[in-house]
Amino acid sequence: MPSQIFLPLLRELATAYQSFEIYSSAHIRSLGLTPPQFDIVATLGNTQGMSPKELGEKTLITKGTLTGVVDRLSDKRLVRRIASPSDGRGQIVQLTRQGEKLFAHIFPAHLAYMERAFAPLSPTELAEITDSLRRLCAIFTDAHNEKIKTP
Amino acid sequence: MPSQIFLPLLRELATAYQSFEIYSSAHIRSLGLTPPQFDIVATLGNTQGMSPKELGEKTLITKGTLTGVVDRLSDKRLVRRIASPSDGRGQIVQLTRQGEKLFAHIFPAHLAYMERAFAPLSPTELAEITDSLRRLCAIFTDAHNEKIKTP
DNA sequence: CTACTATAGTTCCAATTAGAACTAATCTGT
DNA sequence: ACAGATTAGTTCTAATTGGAACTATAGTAG
Repeated sequence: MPSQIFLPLLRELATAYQSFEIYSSAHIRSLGLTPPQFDIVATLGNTQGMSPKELGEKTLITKGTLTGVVDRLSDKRLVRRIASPSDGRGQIVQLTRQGEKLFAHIFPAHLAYMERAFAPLSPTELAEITDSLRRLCAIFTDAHNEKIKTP
Repeated sequence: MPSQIFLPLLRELATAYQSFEIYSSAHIRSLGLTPPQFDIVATLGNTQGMSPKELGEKTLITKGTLTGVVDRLSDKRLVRRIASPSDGRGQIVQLTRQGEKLFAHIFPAHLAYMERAFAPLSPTELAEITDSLRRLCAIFTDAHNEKIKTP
């Protein structure tokens, strides 16, 4: 394989991700949250709460970062930490009543905002793009796992 | 459009980008640089240097961040700032001899490392994925520009 | 020439980031 | 039961992030 033909793809990946971030976060910040804070509130909505570990897996936030994000949401009285009944090390993070009210307000609003961007895409295109992203993700995780097997 | 069908796409986008970051940055950090620092060195390689503004456009790093990244590369004697001959406000950032030496060593190494991940993709798949990313980027920038026209 | 506007970089701030070291609790094999 | 290995969260540090305010220089309209 000639060595440079994947560089345009990498640039497009970074650009696409950044365009999404710019578009999405402009709205989220106008709602008074940061993007990671919104992710947490959106993930906890309509649930009984979950452990920080599970929250981190769903939102792709690493645990060291998660502590700080939950701290700030807790300062805003949007989430609460309670001890896990089954595991002495664990916690459960859940929305407060105020957090639930915020979720009910901003989650549909943000979906509608995002939907405006996706309007030009046909269902077929949407499926094609999703599939492309899945294949892309796979090659990196595969390569990463190969590396671990034989370091 | 039903309101949720694009959520899987967004999740795949975040996952794909993150998988790339994890795979790529593991190698870059082992070479003694951070990902943004590598971007700057790679962009300056084989050039006469360029303004911070141009550097920021090519690497997608905003100007406030760029000052700090260039500062740290400058502390490491990999990069040098000189005054722009044509514009009293401007500068030119260029690699030092040591920076050029580092570039010659790590840039090909990193390309080869990345190439290993892309090996499973056929040229056709690569083109399809690149095209998908381009379309995705377009819908966000279009939506963003619409918003600016009629706020 | 002069006021107004725009641009290039820096500085500052609060938040996020990954990674590593650390504490406490759990699980495992014997 | 008990030593050793895992796991859950926190803490710490250096770096990055975007955004806003600020300085200095450049361009422009009258």
